[in-house]
Amino acid sequence: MHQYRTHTCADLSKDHIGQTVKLSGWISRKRDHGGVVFIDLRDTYGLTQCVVDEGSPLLAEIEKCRVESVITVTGEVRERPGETQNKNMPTGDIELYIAQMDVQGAAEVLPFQVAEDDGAGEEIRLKYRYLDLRREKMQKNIRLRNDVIFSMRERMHGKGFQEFQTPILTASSPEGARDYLVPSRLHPGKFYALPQAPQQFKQMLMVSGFDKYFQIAPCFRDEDGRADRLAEFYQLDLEMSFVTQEDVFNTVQPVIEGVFEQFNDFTGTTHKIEWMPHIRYEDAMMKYGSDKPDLRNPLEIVDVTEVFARDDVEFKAFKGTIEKGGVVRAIRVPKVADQPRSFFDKLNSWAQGEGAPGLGYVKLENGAGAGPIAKFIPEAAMAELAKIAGLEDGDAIFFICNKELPAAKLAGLARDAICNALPEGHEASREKGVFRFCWIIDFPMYERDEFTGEVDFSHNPFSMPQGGMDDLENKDPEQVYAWQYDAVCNGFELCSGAIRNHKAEIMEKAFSIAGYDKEVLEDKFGGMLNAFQYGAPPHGGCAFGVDRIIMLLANEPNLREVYAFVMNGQYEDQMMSAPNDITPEQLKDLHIKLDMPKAKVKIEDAA
RNA sequence: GCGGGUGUAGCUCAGUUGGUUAGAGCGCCGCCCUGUCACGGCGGAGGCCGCGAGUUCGAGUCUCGUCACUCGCGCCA
Repeated sequence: MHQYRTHTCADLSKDHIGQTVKLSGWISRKRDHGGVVFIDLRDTYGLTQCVVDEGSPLLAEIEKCRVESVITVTGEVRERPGETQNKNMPTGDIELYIAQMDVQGAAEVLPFQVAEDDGAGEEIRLKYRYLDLRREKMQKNIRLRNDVIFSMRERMHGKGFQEFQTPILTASSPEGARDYLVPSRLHPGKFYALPQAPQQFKQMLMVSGFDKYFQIAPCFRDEDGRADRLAEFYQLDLEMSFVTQEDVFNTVQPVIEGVFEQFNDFTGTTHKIEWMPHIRYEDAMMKYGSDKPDLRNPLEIVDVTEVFARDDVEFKAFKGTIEKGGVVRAIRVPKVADQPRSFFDKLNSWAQGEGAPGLGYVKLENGAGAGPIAKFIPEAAMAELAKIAGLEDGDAIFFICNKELPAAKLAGLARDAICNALPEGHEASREKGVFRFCWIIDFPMYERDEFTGEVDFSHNPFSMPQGGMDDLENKDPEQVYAWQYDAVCNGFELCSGAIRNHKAEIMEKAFSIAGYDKEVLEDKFGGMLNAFQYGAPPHGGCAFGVDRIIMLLANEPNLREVYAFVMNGQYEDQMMSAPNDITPEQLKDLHIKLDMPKAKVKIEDAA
């Protein structure tokens, strides 16, 4: 007989009755009846009830074992007596009668409960992550992560992509997020950077002729976290040669759809997978106020600046902003005129919390405008408003007035806030049970800083401008679009990608428009620029956020629930004590002296 | 860097207009219990009320500061 086990805790059934078997696992629960003790023995595969009966010399020993101790038990598999069979348990027909027991690893008193969700907070869960990971939900989530990544790999290999590894110690790049830096011992004063993405490497693999690259790639960005953003994360990174934007979509879309279809019911709820028609970036900002719209929300934004600019509309609060170049965006919400005043007041408070003066609205009741600001909108203007927004009797329309970009963004937030505020079952409620995808396309190549007036890349500087050199030379930079695209799902940006700029002379021009001269370009991107001078194929690709995909499939509120080991919101690992201090010797080796920020001096102390 | 929320027993939380000895559930310890599966019963231990000032006869409760965690803004091509 094997030293530790003949079966797992999920294996045993009526077929094994009468056999002597050995199991190893954790004591998940213990039910001590004095004369008889029941133990639920747990491993990653399942639970098996084990019994010690009165008269057994093991009774006293097993009563002393705390839950979460690791034990090995040997004994006969017996059918449970009639009424005590547990139909809720896969192994509930049988139990193991313990004849021999070895304690492999005794457990101290636990900081929180493992066998049940006792609501323990994130701080303590992360500190004792190895215990947290024993819990059923985390075992399932991590298993899902494994299955999703395996599925991605299979699908990518099936499409003829080669899997690569690219350097983790690489060079810092001048734009984008802050880099995590690693000092070089052999080159005092110089630093490696951890990759924000394997961007340049995958492009150079295209120059090398590998044609189809992919990698489950670790990426590092030293920027403040969010629920859906961590310092380190993984992307399904891919790149292809001789492709158009549509080729990239047609290649990767079935991979992602396939993964979502395969795991769509992980939470127990079946989800539809729907890929909506492409939306241009500018249209997304207009209709949804966001470049990552949640298309389960049916509400849409319209521009009604012309209504409030009319001479017969005397709403000064908006008129003043319009005269300074502002716009009025509006959201029509069907069948809410009968909502109590508190519905509208709460949304008004919400808008004030976002820094807006408020969230004005008009209701259309019995063919006439109603509500606090309806008196400023005469009948003819109200008719125009109704026409633009498609208002019907019983609807309400909310207004946001500001300069264009902030107005669009707030309208986008309001669109979701209003949808969330709608009562359960309302016709405009956020749709459930669906993963609704969409490609956002035609991103602008450049944007102009509102205050400095300087032009900078709005997204990826390696993207090909849609009109090539001709557009760069002859168009206003803000009118140049890039072959740059995102994939969004249910309000999350899941993917970003582009058809790359593979021509050195176009790249020089593109960077010069953004204010980077040739020297900077050669200094920072010399490797890739050189590569493009020895026969570079047209190429493009994208990268999907693996963790966000798992987060969506598992319906988890944040990324920390889908990683085995993860840092907290301040990017600290309380379990491993990272980051931590290093020895003076280590610093000396690296020729580094610390220049710590000065401690804050209180005024009364200084005086 | 900024704003919101939270901080009371090992864990999750309650704690009234400031007023005796700060409570509950789970966990832990002891005793009892032969069929449970969130076993049950009886008893017990366990508290820098995040920390520091202040107001007050009196602070878990009010004020200020500070720290930690969390959500968001900035930032993240």
